[in-house]
Amino acid sequence: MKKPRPNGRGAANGRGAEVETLPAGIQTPESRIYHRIHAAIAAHRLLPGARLIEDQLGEVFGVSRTRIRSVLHSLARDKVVTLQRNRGAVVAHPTVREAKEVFAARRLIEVALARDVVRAADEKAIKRLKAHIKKEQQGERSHDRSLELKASHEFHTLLAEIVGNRVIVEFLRELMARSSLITAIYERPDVSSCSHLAHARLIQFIERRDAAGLAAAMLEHLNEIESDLVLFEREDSLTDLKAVFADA
Amino acid sequence: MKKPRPNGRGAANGRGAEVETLPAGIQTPESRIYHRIHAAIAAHRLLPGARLIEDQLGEVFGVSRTRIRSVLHSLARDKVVTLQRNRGAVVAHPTVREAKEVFAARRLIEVALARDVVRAADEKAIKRLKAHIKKEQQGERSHDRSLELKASHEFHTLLAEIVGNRVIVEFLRELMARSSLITAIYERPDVSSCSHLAHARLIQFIERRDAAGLAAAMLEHLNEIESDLVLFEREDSLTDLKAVFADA
DNA sequence: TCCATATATATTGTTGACAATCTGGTCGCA
DNA sequence: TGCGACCAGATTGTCAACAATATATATGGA
Repeated sequence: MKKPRPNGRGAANGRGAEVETLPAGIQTPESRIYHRIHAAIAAHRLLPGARLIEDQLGEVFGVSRTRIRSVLHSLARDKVVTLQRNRGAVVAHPTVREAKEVFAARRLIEVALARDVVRAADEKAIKRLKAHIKKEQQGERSHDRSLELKASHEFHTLLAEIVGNRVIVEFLRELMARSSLITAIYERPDVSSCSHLAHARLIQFIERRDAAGLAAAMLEHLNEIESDLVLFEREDSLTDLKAVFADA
Repeated sequence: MKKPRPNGRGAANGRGAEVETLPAGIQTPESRIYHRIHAAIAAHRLLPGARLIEDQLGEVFGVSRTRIRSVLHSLARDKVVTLQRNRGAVVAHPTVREAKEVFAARRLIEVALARDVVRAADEKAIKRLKAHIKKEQQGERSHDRSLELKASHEFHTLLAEIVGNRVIVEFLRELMARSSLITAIYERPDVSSCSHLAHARLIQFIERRDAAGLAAAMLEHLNEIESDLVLFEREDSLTDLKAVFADA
């Protein structure tokens, strides 16, 4: 007998949380909170070292501590916050060494990925990439640095998506999240990087099926991004949670 | 009197859990439970699809469901178990596609890492590697397949440790954990791989400072491992939790 | 018999309360 | 004053009970 179980096909939710089956398009409160906090950190509205107090966050988002705890654990897993036993969670403060390691990892993976990108990119993929460039240009015009950064990072994960290896996509997503945090902390104030120009250049190599060229250009691009950072430690103060999340 | 607070400097615990500060050498109950379950899965004592019921596990390990939930979330994050909303956790059953993606990711990262390994490996590092080979030989003689596998996988993460990039080390650890699971499921029954031989060969390339040779040998090694798998889906039954953990 | 509906059981999701722990300030004593 | 012990408040850690949900079984009508 065919069981009457219109159980829906599981649609994995976007990011950071666990694998859950849900009706398409709906996300758990957890994942929304995850994104809110993550965005606040990436946008530099929550500075490294800021304490993330469960009760306060619970009040802000209208949920109980249990949910918040779960979200904080997810964020800790992604190295965006740091958990200290009996002392709670604080926004992570990646060290200079950690920042360098993240970029070294990106070079390792993204340069190696170049070869596969050239192999996997068809007409449709190139169209997607070009469409994304436009989004980046919009982001730049908005003069919202965090939006700009987000679009720029999406380009990099998009390359991994084209190859179609979901393991690598996840790794890259994680690296981009950490890069956001690192950039928020260490970016030079006078920087004026127009990464969509570099990205457009990468696309040219893909169109030419030039794997070696793409790899070289990617390496150069990543080095340039890293050179826009000031890799020295510096102290920061912390921030009022309620003020940061007053944008509801 | 100096405060009676031998609070110790934080020693990050091994794996899978959060960053926590603890007296050196002590780990949280969570991380012990994490390891127990993980080992049980890697050793094939818990088969893919087996349900991991919170109450039962809580009883087995003498803790309440809260702790178990936390551990299950950690395991889910590492793709070792799958969480389904309102339906609980089951041991993950990586698909054939996922298995291939994990190995593709390993090829991407480990081959690219070869170059850095040759650069970073000093006398001491090579000694560590050689010492590890001996451990692998012991593991093989024990005829405990899961022990053998564990030692073999440690060799691969050891290479990343030599390079010193902790981001890559973490990625590789995660890939090894997933490889354990994949091997447990898809390994050919007649396989007789002596990976320590392949590993000894890798060391020779390192000693000769032959980065290209190491990369090629690594690629070959990974392909060989993958070719020892039968990448077809198959059905499995599930397992009694209490029986599996009766080894306390 | 077959199918749909209703019921029961098992399991997870969530909450609130309490215990353990940490932080910071205050007090007493040399 | 300076130092350590003590105390109070804030915060996290843990638990056990209850609510919500899914699965399995039973029931009844065609």
